[in-house]
Amino acid sequence: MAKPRFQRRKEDRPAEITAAAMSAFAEKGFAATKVEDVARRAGVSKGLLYLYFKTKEDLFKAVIRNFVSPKVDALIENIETTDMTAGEFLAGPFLKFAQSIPKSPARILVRLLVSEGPRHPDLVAWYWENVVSRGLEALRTLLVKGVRSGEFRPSALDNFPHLLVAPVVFSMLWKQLFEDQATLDTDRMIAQHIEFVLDSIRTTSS
Amino acid sequence: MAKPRFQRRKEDRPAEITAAAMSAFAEKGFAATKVEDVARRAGVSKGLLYLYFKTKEDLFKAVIRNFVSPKVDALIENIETTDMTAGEFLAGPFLKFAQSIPKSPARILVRLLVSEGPRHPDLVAWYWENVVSRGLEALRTLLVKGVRSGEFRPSALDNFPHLLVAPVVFSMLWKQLFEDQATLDTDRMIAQHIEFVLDSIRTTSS
Amino acid sequence: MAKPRFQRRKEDRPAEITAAAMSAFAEKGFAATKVEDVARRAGVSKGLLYLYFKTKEDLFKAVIRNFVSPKVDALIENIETTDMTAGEFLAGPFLKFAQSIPKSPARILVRLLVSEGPRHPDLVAWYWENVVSRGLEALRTLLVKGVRSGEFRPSALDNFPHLLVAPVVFSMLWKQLFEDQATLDTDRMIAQHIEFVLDSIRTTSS
Amino acid sequence: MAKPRFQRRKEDRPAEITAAAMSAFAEKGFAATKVEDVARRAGVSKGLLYLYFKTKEDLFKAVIRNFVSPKVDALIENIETTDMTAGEFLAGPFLKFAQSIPKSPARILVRLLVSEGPRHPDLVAWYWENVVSRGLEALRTLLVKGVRSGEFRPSALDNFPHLLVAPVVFSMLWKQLFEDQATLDTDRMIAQHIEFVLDSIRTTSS
DNA sequence: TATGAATGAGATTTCATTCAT
DNA sequence: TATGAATGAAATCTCATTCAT
Repeated sequence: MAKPRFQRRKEDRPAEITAAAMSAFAEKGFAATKVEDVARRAGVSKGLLYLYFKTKEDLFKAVIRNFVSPKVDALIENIETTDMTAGEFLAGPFLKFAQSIPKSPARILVRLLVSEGPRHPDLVAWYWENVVSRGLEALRTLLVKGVRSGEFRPSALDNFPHLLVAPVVFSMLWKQLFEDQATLDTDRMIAQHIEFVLDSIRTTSS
Repeated sequence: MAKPRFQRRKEDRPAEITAAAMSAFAEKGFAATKVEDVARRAGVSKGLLYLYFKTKEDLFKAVIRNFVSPKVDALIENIETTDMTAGEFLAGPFLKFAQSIPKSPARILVRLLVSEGPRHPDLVAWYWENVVSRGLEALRTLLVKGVRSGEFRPSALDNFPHLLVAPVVFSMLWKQLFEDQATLDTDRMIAQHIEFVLDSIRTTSS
Repeated sequence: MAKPRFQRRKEDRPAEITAAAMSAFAEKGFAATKVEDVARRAGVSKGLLYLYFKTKEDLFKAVIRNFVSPKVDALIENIETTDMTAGEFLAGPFLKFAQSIPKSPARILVRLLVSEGPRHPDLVAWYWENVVSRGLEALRTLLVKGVRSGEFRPSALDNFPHLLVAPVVFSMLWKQLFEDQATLDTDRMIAQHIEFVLDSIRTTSS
Repeated sequence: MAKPRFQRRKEDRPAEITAAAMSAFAEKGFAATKVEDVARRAGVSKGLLYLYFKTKEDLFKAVIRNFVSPKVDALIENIETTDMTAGEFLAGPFLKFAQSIPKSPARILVRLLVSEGPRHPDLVAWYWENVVSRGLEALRTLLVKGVRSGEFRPSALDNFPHLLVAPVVFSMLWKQLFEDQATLDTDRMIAQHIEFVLDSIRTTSS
């Protein structure tokens, strides 16, 4: 009945470990998280962890990769396959997506990236290539589509898809820092923001 | 009358040390900065540093306090004493202020706060009370003033002065993470954002 | 009739493993060699290796045993069965043997023995009994034979067969340490040495 | 009366630590010696040790340097300033020197060098330049002097000062490995060897 | 037999903090 | 005050060995 001391589960281990790491990093940040703690959370020995991840940094990178990529992939997929107009998409699926991020566990990753990024240039580079630039590119495509169809003015915004994202990032940080001091209705704030943007770039106010 | 070249007054020491710490934290982050390094940069011995700051955390808090407070104080002062209309102020002094932050050394402080905040609740609390809530309050006052005077609609924005700040925070982070990968004209982005906001809340479009 | 290409007979395994260990130890020394590395070189799993050798030390001892014994056995055999005079034997087969050792892979074993010996007294004891004392005894017999036949003076050397061996050991070490810095013609050095010795102990100089 | 927990003795520490390391390495070899053990023997904390020596390897190198250099220096000095003939010097001061080495603590260093050398090429290079090549050069000078004065034949030996040293090295190793199994009168062996050599290279037998 | 995933003790190294001087 | 040598408690990482499969 006692569970055996050894368990061979090569397949699942990496995922279990990154999950444990995710939660540990979330609580303490990268530097303050002890490898041993991650191992314990994963129900695994320190040694095993090092079998799958050569260094603590490696583990960190894997965490970022694992939890971020799927999100962006989904967004891009959506943008590419939608048959909505650009405006409808922004006010609909994109808004929903933007609102969900600050409340998902992934919100922690910004903090990790912000904290550790400057000391891990390759991670930042990877993140740039695989997440940021791809995401922005997809948004730009969306905006261009809106301009072409006459829905949006050919004005400033296409230069700044960043603006669409700024309040999302802001919300992610807020939730982690000041949630205790003052709740912020991030859903509403983000909705408000998108509304402002749409107001400003639409050719006709609906 | 001339003071001896090498005499430093006691009173300067803490400031010299926090300045050194600021630059060290900026480069490496909190955890990766060694107390010894800070002392060296300040041209002071480790022992002396500990005379002024009981722990490394203490030093950290002092850094945040020293570099942030003056900025907010100035902003608040401006808001309170200005005789501009709310719209003029936002498009003028506030915009200038918002644009300057991401390019000043102070931008580093967000990173520090984001990284270390969750492990230093008292610091976050202090920051909230002395910086965030005061800043937001001042902005809200400004907006209320605009509404009262009929310049702004009595609508959404007064609930979200946060929105005004989001792109500034976004810019601060961007500059630290992705500057190498892709420059972002933060001045323009921030200006654009304020314009959007004003467009949306003004009673008459100018 | 042809045996299947990939079938290895059990009996070969230990030999394959010690061979692999030999080469690994040669490159890195005992402490720095990982058991896993030995297993990989032998094309065998770690587990299997442990089936044949209870510990890493065990493996080490086996290596020494396997590679040294044959050499000494051959030398002794030669001494016992030769019909040369002692002088002829020393200047002939023994010289050849002595010259060959520092160039053979076996030279590595001195290094291993020197490095690890003091921590493995039983290994040293074994080595003493099976290699050193037997070798020295054989040499002494040879010298005694030379003295009896009147070829050698009944003088000092019979007390020091060690002297015959010293330059061989020296050469083995040199080749491992200073080969890169300066080549040494060990063949010539050893030949020279034997000549000196013979010059000194022969009753008549030829 | 209780000795203070802290003792400031910057000057003496390195020497104390290398001495402790010497004795620890002597007993266990490099790999098997724990830094903590060295610190304990030196009556010092692990941390302090790392203040003076950046890594365990560093410490090792310092040990070799400290204990070997003086010996060679002394020998060279002697050779250069002596007014003895080459033969007298070899049979006198050099013999004495050669006999003393295998009995001094320095004998351990050969073992260390042999064990670790192959993994520390820079150490070997240093050793070569500062010890081996200088020592051999000095001996060669001595032999040349003997040849010029007609004391020695212009024959082989000047190519092999190595031979003079071989039995010394052999003795150093023997003492460490087989002392327990069989004592060897290294003094006598070395004397014997020098005698053989002199016999062979002198123009006239005295 | 045979594998290699898993363990866990322990090694090196770092660094905030203390305190003799 | 002022110094920086000295401490010691961790933290990361390694690897011989075990054992479920």
